[in-house]
Amino acid sequence: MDVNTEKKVEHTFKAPRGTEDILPTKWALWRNLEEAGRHEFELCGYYEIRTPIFEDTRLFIRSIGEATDIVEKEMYTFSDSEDSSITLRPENTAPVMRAYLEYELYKTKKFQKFYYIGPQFRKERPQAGRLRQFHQMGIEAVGAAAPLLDVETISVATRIFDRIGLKGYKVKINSIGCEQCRPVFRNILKEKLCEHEKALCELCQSRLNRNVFRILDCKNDACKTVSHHMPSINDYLCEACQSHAKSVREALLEIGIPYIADAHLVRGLDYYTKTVYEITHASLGARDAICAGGRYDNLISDIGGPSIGSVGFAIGMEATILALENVMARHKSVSQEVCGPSPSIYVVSISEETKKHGFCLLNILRNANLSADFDYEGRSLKAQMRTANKLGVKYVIVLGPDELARGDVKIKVMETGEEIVLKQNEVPKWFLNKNLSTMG
RNA sequence: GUGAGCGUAGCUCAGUUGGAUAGAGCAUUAGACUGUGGCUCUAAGGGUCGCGGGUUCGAAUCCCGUCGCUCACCCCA
Repeated sequence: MDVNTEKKVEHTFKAPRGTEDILPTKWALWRNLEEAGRHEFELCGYYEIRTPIFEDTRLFIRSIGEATDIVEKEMYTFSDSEDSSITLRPENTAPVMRAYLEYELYKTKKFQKFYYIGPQFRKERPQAGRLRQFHQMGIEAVGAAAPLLDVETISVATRIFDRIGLKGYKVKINSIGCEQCRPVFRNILKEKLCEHEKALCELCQSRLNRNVFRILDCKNDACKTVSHHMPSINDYLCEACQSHAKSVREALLEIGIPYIADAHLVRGLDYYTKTVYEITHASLGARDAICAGGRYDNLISDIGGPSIGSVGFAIGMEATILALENVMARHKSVSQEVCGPSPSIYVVSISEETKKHGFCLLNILRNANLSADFDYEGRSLKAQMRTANKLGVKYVIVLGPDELARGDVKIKVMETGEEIVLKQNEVPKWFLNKNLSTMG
């Protein structure tokens, strides 16, 4: 029983910085989210795809952009003893596209819808809901340019949040134009901002040359004042982008998804075009996004494929679960200890001799697809009853020397305290008539 | 990567201007007429006070370093 070892081990291990163990007490939340995701993805015609955890480093450099922070300092990159450099995937869009191209899926069917669920890696300073190994589930609708498809992806995300009962999320949407109109706007914006250069914070002054659009998103009050007087991207969208944006917004209203048009919403990655969106939850503080996505009409051609439009999103699972926990804590409706399903039956036996028979009975129950568990610690009857109670089982089977001698068992119905005596060979049948679910 | 705050039992936290065997609640385990759970009562186990160094007669408390966590920034698939 003594859990402590006599020998002190001088070094104990911890999960690496920025990683997290998901303990059994938390799994119900994760499973819930995953199942909600799968349900909605498949309901909407998306098919699961699993790509490798690591990829050729060049894939991410090409797709994400060489000059981005992600590529410059946040990737887990190493060489695998040959001349090749590999990288733990920092996102899942490029890998899905790579697979789409590698198997030339566009040749059999140009338009395809994929979903994925899995870990992603990014070496950065850990923060709440932001880890070095984190999990995303997302979709990629590849091969169509219709604005309605953008709307479908948004609706898939909100369906998932609705299904898990997450209240209070906000959909923010913007259009960042295409290769035609974005550069025009960028130049004008840059010109206008340069006029107010001295009013901007130090960081934004450097942004003038690196990433002008980010200035619109700066939290500094002075910068906010300046950007308030700046023109909006919406005034500079080309005709195609304008009508695309209009269609998206109309369709969102049509199907009843409220959104906030946020002209300051920008994207860090080069491959985004036209629609960008973000779903946020206010309970999360500064880093409040639980889902981010948009259209990327240039990505496939960027990585060597045909020119095919696509749209997709990724949901941050840690962030979503945090938001869900915050909401639950506020409503105090769910206990903090969230556990998975318990078995339905607990087999209690009293002596060494009856333990052997109890163990056989346990296996008979399991063979009949009844969920059941058993005491391996040799604890007292009372202790076993306590455990059964804590597990929340519906029934306890008591098999003591008396029962053994008579060839029967006692079944206790935990809810009522009622006890029933049965012949041992009648036990599985009795339970099967109870129509117990296989788990809990 | 930058800045700030925090680090005491499994968990949530007390710990007075540095002072004696470091506490509580919850959880765990065991008992309360010997084969029965929940409620109640009683008791027990569990901490080199994150780690290392320094100041001091004396450090959980002060100083330095280190690791980790948290929050914000950078950035964000």
